[in-house]
Amino acid sequence: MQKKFRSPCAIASTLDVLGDKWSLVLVRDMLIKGKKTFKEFSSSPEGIATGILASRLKLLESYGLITKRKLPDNKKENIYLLTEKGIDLAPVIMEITLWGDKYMRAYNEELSSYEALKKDKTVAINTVQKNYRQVVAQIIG
Amino acid sequence: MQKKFRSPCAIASTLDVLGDKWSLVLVRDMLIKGKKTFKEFSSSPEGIATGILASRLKLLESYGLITKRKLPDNKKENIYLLTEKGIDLAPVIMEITLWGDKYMRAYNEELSSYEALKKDKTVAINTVQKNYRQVVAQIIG
DNA sequence: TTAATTACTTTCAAATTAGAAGTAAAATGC
DNA sequence: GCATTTTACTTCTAATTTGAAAGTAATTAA
Repeated sequence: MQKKFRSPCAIASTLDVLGDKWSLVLVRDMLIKGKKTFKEFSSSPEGIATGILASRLKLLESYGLITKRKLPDNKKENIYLLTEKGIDLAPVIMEITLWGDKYMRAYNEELSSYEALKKDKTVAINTVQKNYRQVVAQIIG
Repeated sequence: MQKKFRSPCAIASTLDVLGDKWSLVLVRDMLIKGKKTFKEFSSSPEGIATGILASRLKLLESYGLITKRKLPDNKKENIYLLTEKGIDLAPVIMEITLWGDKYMRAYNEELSSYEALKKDKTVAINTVQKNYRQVVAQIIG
């Protein structure tokens, strides 16, 4: 499961793990959209195949970015939650969002906009992280 | 060449273009390491295959992140330079570097560290961008 | 003027992805 | 309490992408 790293570079090593089209979309689903279950991730507009989803969740779990658990009153659903390591990707997600908002609209006219984020980046990042931690606290107590 | 977008999400759309193991490594090579030629990119420690390199350079050029030109005194070498759009990826690169520096060392002990960046993120980003613009100005006048 | 360099392209095997279908356990409906 | 649906997968296969190596054409260096 664990991969080899191409070099001693922090960027390259991070991309060795997260450098694909899906991993950060899943982090976005959790952090921004509050998604928690396989079903919810499956239903994202991007349309991830279930096989890829299962393998990405495993990868993220193996690197400690997410945890997988069941709630006492539901033996069927698995709940996937970001760890602090995962929550700490918020600045990366936000900078990608800002860059995309600024430059990708020329290619994808449908892009939605992110006014709050553009107004105050630091506040927006802190808010998203704080909100997510509250969601986690409510679920695992 | 131009791809389809999976959704109206800025993150997903950005990853539709840059979401792979190589594109941001090339941006790093240019922005941080001042690399400019096919040969220089080829010689990075990550060891990109020449076929992949050629296709990535084409992709980045097609999305206006880089330009390709020849200098008057050298008909052989192509010079690849980041545009403003590409230079604007500095915050993304820096956040990925910070995250990787903090969390990937557990998996890749060889990781080099980034003290200046950790001390003042904003200054580090501005410095890198300013330096790169100077390099560009010196080359294209 | 021969050799080396640069920037590729081509080729092919291996790995990854996408899409569809299948499965087992748990929950829901009647 | 039994059949149906739901959830979270796994499996399968085809298509795409990657990686490694070798080849090529134009330019530059010796």
